[in-house]
Amino acid sequence: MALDLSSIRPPGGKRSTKRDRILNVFLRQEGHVSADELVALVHRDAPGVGRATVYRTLQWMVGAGLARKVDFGEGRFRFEPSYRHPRHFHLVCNVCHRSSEFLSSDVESLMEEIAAARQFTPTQSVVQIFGTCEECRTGRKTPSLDGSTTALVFARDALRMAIATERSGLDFYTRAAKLTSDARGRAVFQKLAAEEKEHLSTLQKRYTQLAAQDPNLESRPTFLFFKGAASGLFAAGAEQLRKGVDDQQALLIGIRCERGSHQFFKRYGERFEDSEGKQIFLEFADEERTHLDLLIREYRELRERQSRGRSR
Amino acid sequence: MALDLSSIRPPGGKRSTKRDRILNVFLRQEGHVSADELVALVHRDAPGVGRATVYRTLQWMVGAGLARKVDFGEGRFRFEPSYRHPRHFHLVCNVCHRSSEFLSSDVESLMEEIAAARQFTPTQSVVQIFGTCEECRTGRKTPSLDGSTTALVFARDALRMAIATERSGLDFYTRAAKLTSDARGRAVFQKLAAEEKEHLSTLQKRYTQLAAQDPNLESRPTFLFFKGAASGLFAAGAEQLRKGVDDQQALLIGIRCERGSHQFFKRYGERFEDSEGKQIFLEFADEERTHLDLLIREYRELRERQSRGRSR
DNA sequence: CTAGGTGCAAATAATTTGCAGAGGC
DNA sequence: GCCTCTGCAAATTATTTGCACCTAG
Repeated sequence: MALDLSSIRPPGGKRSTKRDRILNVFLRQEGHVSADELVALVHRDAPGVGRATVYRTLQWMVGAGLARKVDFGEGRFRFEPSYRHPRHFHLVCNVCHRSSEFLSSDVESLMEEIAAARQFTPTQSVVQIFGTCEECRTGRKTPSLDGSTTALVFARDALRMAIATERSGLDFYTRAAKLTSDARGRAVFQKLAAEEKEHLSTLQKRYTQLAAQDPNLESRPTFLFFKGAASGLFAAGAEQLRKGVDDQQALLIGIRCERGSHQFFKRYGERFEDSEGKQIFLEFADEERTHLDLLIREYRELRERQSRGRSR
Repeated sequence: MALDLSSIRPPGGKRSTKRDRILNVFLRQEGHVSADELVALVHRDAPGVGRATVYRTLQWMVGAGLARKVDFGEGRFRFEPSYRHPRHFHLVCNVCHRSSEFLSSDVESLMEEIAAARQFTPTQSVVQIFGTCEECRTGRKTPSLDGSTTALVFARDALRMAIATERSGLDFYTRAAKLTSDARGRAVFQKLAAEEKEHLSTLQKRYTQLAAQDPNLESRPTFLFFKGAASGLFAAGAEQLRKGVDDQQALLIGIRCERGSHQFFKRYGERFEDSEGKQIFLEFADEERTHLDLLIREYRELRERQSRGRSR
């Protein structure tokens, strides 16, 4: 809960005391605050702070990348801390003016590519989909996704994807072990299959723990969108195995998948807020990295043996 | 150039005369107009129009989906007609406050998927990447992309992708014809290869025509991003052929690619502004559809023959 | 001591609203 | 004739600025 301000303070940041006060109040905030709301909040702590200072600080925070300025069509801007999810996106309802958030790894990477193609140096991205939310359309209440639950739902989605990934990995390695003619290669695949199984059970245990924290967790809307991982990173690879490949190709496919998997765990591990989930993810990222090295070594070895065999 | 207002008038639109005048002026505008700029523009034509009416009309236009409200961080909103490109996105420079636009089919479809997953009915999407543009970063002037050139650059990019698609298609079908053992299937692939070649030359001719219209056309930044088509929709299929497949698989791959290709031509044909390019695209969309049917028929035929052969 | 941050109140700027009258159907 | 649109000016609202004062380094 305690925020480490000094680590957050951005480069080029100017010194101040009031500023820190305002920043502090702002960062404690979960949702989207308007300038005036922030003034009121700050006044509760320290009544002597002028509105102008809050505005000025807000400007500075946006410039420094600490805050994001968003428009929900209400005629005034709202601000949100940007340290948690450096980029996240909004579905904004035109009727009730509420917004619900989501994260999309795919959109993020597309935007990075596009900016790079235009030699543009991006600092912040705003993605807003305006329209009508289900509640305003149907009148029925739907499980919401407010500030207090996003961390939980993020963890849920990341775990779901991780489970799908490990499950597909288990499938892939089991299948690969069966297919591989070479004894050494088979052993490697069997070892990896065993580890993925281990990972899988750790993740599932963690998932049940999470589910216990919020009875509605299962039914809350998806927060994290990532096409590659949603159905398991190894799924496509397992599919290829089914079509028949040789030992070498199987290793190559494994390498490609394992690389994706390492990146997946690293990328999302860093964004976890609950330290336990974060630790699992970062640990797995390391292990997947080890798997990757193992596969690469095995691949080199195999190629060498083959070329020796051929030249003989 | 002439705008058909009646077709643009959205459902639920209320009647008016001044409104039409304002709408007219607004739609003639190329770039992003602020409310006050629009007031001034309207006053040139019809001095008796009140500022409030312009504001009210603008609100109505946004609600009706005729206009998009965008914030470039200047402290006031700008509006742009949305009939040309129902969804398009901005790179906004924090320094010069100018914006450059882009289109991304991939981002669009991701956003549609996400909205659907959340049971959200989208009306408008705003994607803004804030940062520093190359010109402000390096001081050098770069070929720009303003209102007058977007139509041209859109056509250029669509043509480039179409050319890549047809080229990869030609490659695919030529290769497939060589590989296919069955005489009938071979004939089909040869026919399709010939047609793709034909398409290719039409597209290339059109491309040179375009290039003649703007000497800097080649060097202008990319406007249209579409990962699938950028390197040719058939490229992955051709790759698979190289790895070796049977007749039936080749047909299936062709079907998948041709389906994508049909959708590509249809999707972008509709967005063309120059009627010649539009016509080419829509015509090709039809022909690709015919190809698709041909391939599907051939595939059914082949399966039938095979199952008959097996049962005998 | 000096550059910059700060509070207060006044200024600015964009957008909205009240109300009497005009216009379409 | 009724309902909605429209013009004008006044009102409202968010945000910025001027200026005298304070504070950190």
